[in-house]
Amino acid sequence: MPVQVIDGAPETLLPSHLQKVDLKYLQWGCDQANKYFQGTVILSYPLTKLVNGTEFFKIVLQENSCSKTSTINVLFFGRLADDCGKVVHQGDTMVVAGFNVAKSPSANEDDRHCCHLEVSEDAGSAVYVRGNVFICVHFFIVFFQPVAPKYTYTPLNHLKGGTIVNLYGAVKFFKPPYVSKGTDYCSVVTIVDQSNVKLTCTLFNGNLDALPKIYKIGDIVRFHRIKIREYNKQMQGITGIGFASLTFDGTVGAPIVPRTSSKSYSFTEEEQKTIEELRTWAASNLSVCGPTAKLSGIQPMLFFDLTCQLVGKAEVDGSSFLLKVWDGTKCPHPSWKVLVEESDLEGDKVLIHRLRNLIVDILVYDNHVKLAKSLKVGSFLRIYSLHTKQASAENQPDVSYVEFHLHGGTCYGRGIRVLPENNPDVKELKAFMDSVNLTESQNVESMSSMELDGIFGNLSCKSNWKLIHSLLLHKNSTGHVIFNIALKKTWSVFLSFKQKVFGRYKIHMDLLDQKTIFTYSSISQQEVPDGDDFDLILRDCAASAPNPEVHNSLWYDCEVWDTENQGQRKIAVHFVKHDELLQEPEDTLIMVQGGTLKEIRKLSRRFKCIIPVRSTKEDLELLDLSAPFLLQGKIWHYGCKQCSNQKTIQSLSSLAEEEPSWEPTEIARVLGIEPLQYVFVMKFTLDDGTGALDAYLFDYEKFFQIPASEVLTSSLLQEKMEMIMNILCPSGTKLDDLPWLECFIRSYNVKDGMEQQVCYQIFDTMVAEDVI
DNA sequence: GTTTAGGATTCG
Repeated sequence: MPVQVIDGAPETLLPSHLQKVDLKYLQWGCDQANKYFQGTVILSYPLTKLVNGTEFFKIVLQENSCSKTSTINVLFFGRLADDCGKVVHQGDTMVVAGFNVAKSPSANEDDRHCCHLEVSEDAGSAVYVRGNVFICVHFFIVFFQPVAPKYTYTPLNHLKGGTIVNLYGAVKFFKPPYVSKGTDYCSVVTIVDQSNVKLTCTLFNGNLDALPKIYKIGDIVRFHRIKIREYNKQMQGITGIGFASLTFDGTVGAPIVPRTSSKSYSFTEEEQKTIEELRTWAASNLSVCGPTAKLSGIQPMLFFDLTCQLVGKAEVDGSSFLLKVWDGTKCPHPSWKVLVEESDLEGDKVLIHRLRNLIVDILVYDNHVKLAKSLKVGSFLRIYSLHTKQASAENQPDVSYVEFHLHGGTCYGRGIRVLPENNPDVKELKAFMDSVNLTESQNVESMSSMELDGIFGNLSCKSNWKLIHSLLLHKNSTGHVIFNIALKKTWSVFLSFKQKVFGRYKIHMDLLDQKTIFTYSSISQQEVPDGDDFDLILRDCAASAPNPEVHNSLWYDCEVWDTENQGQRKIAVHFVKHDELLQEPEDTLIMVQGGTLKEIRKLSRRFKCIIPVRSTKEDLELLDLSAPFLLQGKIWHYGCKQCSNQKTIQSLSSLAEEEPSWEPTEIARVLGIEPLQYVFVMKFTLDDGTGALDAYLFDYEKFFQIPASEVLTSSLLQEKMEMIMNILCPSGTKLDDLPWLECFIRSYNVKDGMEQQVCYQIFDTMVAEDVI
């Protein structure tokens, strides 16, 4: 860089052939090769770009004389403009050599010299370095700082309104910079000094870096040019023009290194002493131990500051944002997992998976969302006044887990601050994270196995997970364990809980930690009932006649049909209205009583939703949950008998009032039904030539584009399923002729009575369809 | 050249 900031007098550093030029002798057209001009920077304009893209920087230099023409414009172009623009300050002394003199187009307006100086780094000019000074064959420029002005600092008990002062103080309270409702970042800082007087300062700046870099209560700050005024009968500090700050670690004995964004600042030995004195004073007069905690030490229902690393982030909705963080320690309580779309999650998926047992999910709200969005994954954060909240699952009040919230607002300094990598706390954290043995925490893994828990519920208890592939990785660098498929198929379809209920997996973790054995009750899994079962239930209902009392209501109309040659059987169809009007059939939900399976199937082709019902003396009611509570085309929705807390059919009217979209989850919710989800469960025997292994595959929703929810009611899909299974597992073939499958496998322990058994699961595996 | 906020937890 051809620009150098120096300490000494510039004259002593200049080559002897250069002669100083006075402005009155400066003329256009004269050779200036051996001349230099010295002046004080009285004005500098913002660094800008010319139309052609060249960097451009303009300053005004004043000669140290009093004549009227003592100022001159100096124009910098190209790299020099860029370099100078970053370091030149008003008040600097500057020496310019190697300049061109040109006529100043603005001389008439600005009353400055009729010429201006043009300075640029010519292409090809060689730069020689001699000692501290850069000398360029065509020009060189040096600056030196004016003598540091002597600052005086006002003790906090001597403040007067309407003054601008310089202050020192220990931070008693602070709000990390947050996005204000105006144009700037805001940070509120309360400082105190040996006079024991407090001053709360409200600091604004559009540039986050320009606000004091306070990380902890007890940090020491130095404020220059802060405005003092009275507010609510108290003194208040506020940013004004020229405000600048330095921040120091408040720890007694720690190195005195100022944190500042300013490139030039004065700092004397005397000031160093001031900081040491303030540190010592604060150590005994200020309670500096903030409510910090490690994840391993958190208590529910508390506010605390967390120092952590960001590993993932995702937008949840407009007013909340998810941060996935870890601090190397393990939260002792089961903690929540916030569900987001995989595609919405930013961060290294592999790392997130590896750290899954140490990561906690934090939801930040409202004003913190904007800042949270801007955070870079991988950065180190301190989250202030984070709230842990104990919550329990809706249907199991005795089962609790911890939620992490950063509520909206900035009370108690609530907010987020990025810590630099060189921060001592970050260094310590990093060292600790490096020492964490991930395999240890993975051995008691349960997080990602939550779904499996649901499936295997009644047959198993899981005590110890091991990732086989991670053990074999040392031998196989592809990260895949290769097995050959060699067994005849066995596939069936199960129903299991929806993900919401799976969220309870956290309990298992806790129980595992206590080395107790947890066994699911049989409720967590049930085989999909046969269509014939449903038909029987329907026939049973049809035996009793519909109750005419409940035929019409404000929110549905009823039609009753007689049947031919079927005795007394009547079919009652209740059409749910919206806004007191019937909707188009394809948008309509109907409640059917007395229909057979065949009739209901027929109706489900025409109407959007069907709820099979029966009538009591007072009202309609849902059938037993052995039957589907809702039919949508070919999809039959079932509810869990044990977990559902059924509400009256009247609850549906609330949905009918709004513009009803008849979402199954919404219908289930208002009816108090815990919906069940269709899952494929398949068992494969894999053989890699060295041995055979049985492994289970669980697939929600879709297996090769075949939805689990539809396969039982579609013969077409069943045929497709057969075909795929025949390709994957052709029967009666020799091992060598069987297809290869690359997949991830992991083991888990299953306890059946007293017997313990190791089982295997295929997971995270994708088989490309064109292979099939 | 103005505004923001002006310390004082918990809805999600």
